[in-house]
Amino acid sequence: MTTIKDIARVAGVSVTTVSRALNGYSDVNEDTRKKIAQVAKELNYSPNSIARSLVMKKSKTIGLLVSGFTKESVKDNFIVEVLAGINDFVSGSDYDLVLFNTNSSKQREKTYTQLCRERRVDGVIIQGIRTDDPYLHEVVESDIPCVLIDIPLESTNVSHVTTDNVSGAEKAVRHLIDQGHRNIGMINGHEFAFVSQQRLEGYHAALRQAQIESKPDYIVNGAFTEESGRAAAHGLLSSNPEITAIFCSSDLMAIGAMSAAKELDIKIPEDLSIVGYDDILLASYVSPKLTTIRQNKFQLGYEAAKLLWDLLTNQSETHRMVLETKLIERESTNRIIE
Amino acid sequence: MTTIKDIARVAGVSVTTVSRALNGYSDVNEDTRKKIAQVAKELNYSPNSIARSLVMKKSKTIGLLVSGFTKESVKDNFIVEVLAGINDFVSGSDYDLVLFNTNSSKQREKTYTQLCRERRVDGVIIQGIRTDDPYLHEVVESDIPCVLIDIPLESTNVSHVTTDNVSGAEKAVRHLIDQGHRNIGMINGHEFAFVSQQRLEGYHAALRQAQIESKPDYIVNGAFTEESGRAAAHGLLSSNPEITAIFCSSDLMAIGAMSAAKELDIKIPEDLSIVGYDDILLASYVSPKLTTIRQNKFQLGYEAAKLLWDLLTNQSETHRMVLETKLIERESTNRIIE
DNA sequence: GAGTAAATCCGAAACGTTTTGGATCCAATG
DNA sequence: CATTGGATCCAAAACGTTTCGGATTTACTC
Repeated sequence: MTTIKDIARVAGVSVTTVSRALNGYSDVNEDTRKKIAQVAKELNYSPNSIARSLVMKKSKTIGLLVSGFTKESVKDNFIVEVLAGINDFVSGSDYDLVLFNTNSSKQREKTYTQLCRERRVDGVIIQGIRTDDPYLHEVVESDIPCVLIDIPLESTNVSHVTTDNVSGAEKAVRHLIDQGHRNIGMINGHEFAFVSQQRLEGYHAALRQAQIESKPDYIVNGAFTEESGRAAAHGLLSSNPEITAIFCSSDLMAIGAMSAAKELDIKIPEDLSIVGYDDILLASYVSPKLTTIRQNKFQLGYEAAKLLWDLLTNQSETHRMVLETKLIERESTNRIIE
Repeated sequence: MTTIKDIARVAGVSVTTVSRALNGYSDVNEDTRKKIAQVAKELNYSPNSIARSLVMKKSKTIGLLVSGFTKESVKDNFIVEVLAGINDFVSGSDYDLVLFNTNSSKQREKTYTQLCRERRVDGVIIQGIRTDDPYLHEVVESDIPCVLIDIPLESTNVSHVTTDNVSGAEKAVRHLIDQGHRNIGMINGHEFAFVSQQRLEGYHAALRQAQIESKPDYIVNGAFTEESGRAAAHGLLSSNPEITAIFCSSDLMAIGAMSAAKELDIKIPEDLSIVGYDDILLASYVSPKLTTIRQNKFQLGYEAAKLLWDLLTNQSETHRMVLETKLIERESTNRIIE
């Protein structure tokens, strides 16, 4: 591996000059610059970013803390789309991404902060972490610039990006109300997700606006998975047969609810309307096609990376980005049939 | 940020001793080791992996070169599953993953080799690269340990992992033959993928065994995408109405072919049987559910990481791993109706 | 008591960069 | 001629580790 020392020797100049020539400083003669560039090329030189990082105290890397990047979570292409968005922004910068292993039990010995500090990442993007994660606050309270996805915290070096979950849920439920539904159930995610709290709030708000009393029995918690949605819907529909519509906090749970309905011989959308949340790929392939609240997952990732970049370059006017949602009407909802 | 020097000063020993104590060398007294460990804890010390990398000439990182990690490629959760497999193995090691941006036009100024050499990755896993990629051979010929997914090259520091595409395609076509089909079309991927060549070979082999003559007209190339599959099927079915079955080189193309059939008012599986390849998530959600050749994408990634690890630790007895496929019968194929 | 071996420690060099703070030379200026 | 200022270059320190080669002390052997 050739170094700038080698170049200096061959070109007959000092390492300082080589460094400054290669980095485009102005105090080097154009002829020697050319000479140096040529020698560098001849010797097939690649700068050693590690050495550079050491002296500059900047690694030019961004850490990625995605929890649940496992075999099971593949169904839900949420993570991938977010990742694609992050990647898209980062490609345009001079940063690289490093993926941390958060799911392994072995790595759990180290906290996220330790992980980040050891690798000396310049900043970190955190996605899919539960609010009761013991290490979450440690990261936030550290001085590592950090962008959270779907967790609304901010400080001098913490930003976050999320979608407007309250209004999203409201849209979903209002859509059901507009179609004549009055007995509307909700299958929410687990309580350790901010989005769950917010979507529940939206659910209540929509009912309130329509002057429909909300019944605690109509609200069940799932775990964002297909199977948990199935189980929740099963319970909900069995004990409350008057329910004609369900709003689910994720498409995966909605799809689970659809199979529960099938098991109970309840027809969708004739007997039961279902609205999901996310608009994952499957939503438009499942049958009947799922009506849902679309969030732009790619943009979520893109904006997260952008916010981090702002943080890293001190261009952070703002520390928050809230994206809008959109109701996508498909086939799983119907005007109520009297 | 506290360094090993700080610890040395506080603990009243030399940096050498701190280093050796923290790294578990035997020539340090148990008492001083404890003292050092305690001081390190008090000072909230994190080792600087960059400094370590510099002197050890090992970055303990693995580069990931996945092409097409973009917005569009999300449908195809192939990449994610492979990534999950890689991640799964790597979590158990002391390596971290760094994602390279291969899709950006900006980064294209640098070759993969330059990318890898600058970041000083210890090894690299390459996925989804076309065989006509100008930079592929550069990497292979460099001295960077490297594992290729689905490209059968090997050398002292190049391994590869793939599935048995010939036998996979054979299984698919034989299944169709067993169901009485004789006029079997094939929609292949583009020619710059080794898997395409191999699957074509499998197609021919199956026909040969059944003593069916293969017609060049029956073979069309797509581009692995849904839309290209739709277009290819459209052409194939219009000009060869006698075709009763199609084998597609990817599920996405098979799904495209299904919509082409629908457009042409051809019923699946009554009038046309379709077999896909991959068994992506969508395959079992599309209607009718797609019969396909399953390849274990997670394992593909896992084994790739394992092979690279072998390469990096010089434990490489073998440089190749070929996984088996499995025919998954669903609803898109049917015994031919006379 | 001399010699030996084990246990424990340390100084200094090395890894490949960037950057600070000048040094040198030459032409122009007064 | 002395001075100035610009252009061009460089030596050395610094970044935070690891490791080589030895130094010192202690305990043991004969």
